[in-house]
Amino acid sequence: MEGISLIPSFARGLNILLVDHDTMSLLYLASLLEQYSFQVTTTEVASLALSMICEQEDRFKLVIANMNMPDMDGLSFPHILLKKDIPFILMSSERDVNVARRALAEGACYFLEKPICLEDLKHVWQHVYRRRGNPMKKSLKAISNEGKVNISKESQGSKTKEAGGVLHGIDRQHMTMDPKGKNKQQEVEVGLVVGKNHVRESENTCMEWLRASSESQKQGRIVMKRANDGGESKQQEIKRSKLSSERQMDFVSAMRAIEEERPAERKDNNKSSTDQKKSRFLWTPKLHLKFTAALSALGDKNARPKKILKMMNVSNLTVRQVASHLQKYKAQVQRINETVVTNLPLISKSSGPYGRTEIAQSHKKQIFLPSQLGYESSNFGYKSLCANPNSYLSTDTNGFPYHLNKNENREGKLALGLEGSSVQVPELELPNLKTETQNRFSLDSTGTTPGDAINVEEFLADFNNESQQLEAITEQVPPNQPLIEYGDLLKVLEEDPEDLELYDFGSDVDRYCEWLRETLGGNVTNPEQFEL
DNA sequence: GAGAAAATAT
DNA sequence: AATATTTTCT
Repeated sequence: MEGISLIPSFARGLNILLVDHDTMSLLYLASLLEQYSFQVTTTEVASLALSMICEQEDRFKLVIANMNMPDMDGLSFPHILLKKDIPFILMSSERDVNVARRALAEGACYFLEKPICLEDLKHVWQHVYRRRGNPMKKSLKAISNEGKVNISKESQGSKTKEAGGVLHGIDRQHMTMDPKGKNKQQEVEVGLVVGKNHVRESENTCMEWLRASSESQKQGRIVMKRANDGGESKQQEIKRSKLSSERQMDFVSAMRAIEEERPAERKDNNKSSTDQKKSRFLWTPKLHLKFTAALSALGDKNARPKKILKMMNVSNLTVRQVASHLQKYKAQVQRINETVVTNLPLISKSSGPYGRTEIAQSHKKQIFLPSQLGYESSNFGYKSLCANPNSYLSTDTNGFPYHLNKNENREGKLALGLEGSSVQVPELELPNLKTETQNRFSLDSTGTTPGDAINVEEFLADFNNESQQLEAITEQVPPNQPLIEYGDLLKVLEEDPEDLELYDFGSDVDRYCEWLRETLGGNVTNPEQFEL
């Protein structure tokens, strides 16, 4: 499993910004990406990620973020990335096709379903070179020629249930996270939907979602343009008014962004002030986010309960509670560390440019370096954290298996993250991760594996292709299949000169194409031989 | 005030 | 039974 060898030399060391409020997931994914030689910078706070992106214009070539970030406000995240023309991949642990659709609607170039494994990230680098020149651009062009249609007039049939049925969907059973089993099990469609109806449906879903988003987000206006009657050609255009003031986030605003809500003062629905023993305090994801944000802003040295408390500025929260949480947090981090040391697979036996040594060094996460933002640098225990092949156990929440308030219980959320259980550390090797994962969650092996990414390419193609030849032939991407069909890409490059200009490959395009051609022409399976 | 560890609550 | 949170003890 030579990760690096799978990456063409010119794509190595790519700067990727990883954003995920779930610490475990964050660290784990970072470690995976690093195995492919990428330079990974991580942060648990979406707003901070934006700051970094704004302050370091060209640093990040690709952003991979969790869709469910508590502090990811509406569309601003995608907005900025799209504006900066930085490709981004959204991931989520929600096993729902609609989630993937939403990700695409937001402008993501790809969608990854958690848990994610090494294999799933094998091709992410391609997005950097494979920019669709920003799907939006093309639409924009088209729009200027054909006028626009306000989205509000669209999607009436959005409610239409997926009439076409799922052709390639795979039904699986999953346990909801509700320990009480109130929500018992539910069937969830996984995989990609195929068929016209589906596409239409998804389009509407996107539109609907976009519209909803735009409404709640005054700063963005969404316009959808449909290529006339036949009604099948789709194009979508997202227009944005200047993102209100580039969003230079400082800690304060970041904190503010992290929604107010303080369960610290959870309503004691208990009528009288009788003998109700105060309910136990609950560290919600949002609170935890504040916590980690504060932790980051303060340096390691200053990360003391009292200061953290002050920084968090949450009323009714006590120092002891913070201290307790900190204690747990540290323990968690330490556990990860230990695990890593033990299980970190030997990256390589050889000692190439990215031999073991280098990898080891690159394992020092950069974590979001508040210093770059003017804050005091920190990181806490992360500094010494390395890969933890097993931290995938936690997926969506925040590293800790928090309980959810009844009303907060996310319906349909799948308990892939072992809610309510501890982080166990099975002795397994990375290569077996997927298998292990499947076993762990007793998923069948019907084609898709948990980390399988939905092939958004085709999906997107539908929005961008006037010619409907594709007529929605979406299908799942076999795990080992390249994200991009090289043949297809080449075809596009050769046959559609107009599209060509949309591929904003930048200076690397030549090398990329060259590599691509060689790969294709020489039926080469091993990119290794293209190393420089 | 902090951190460890024991005690409790869920 | 396993965790999360609260308390107690240094």
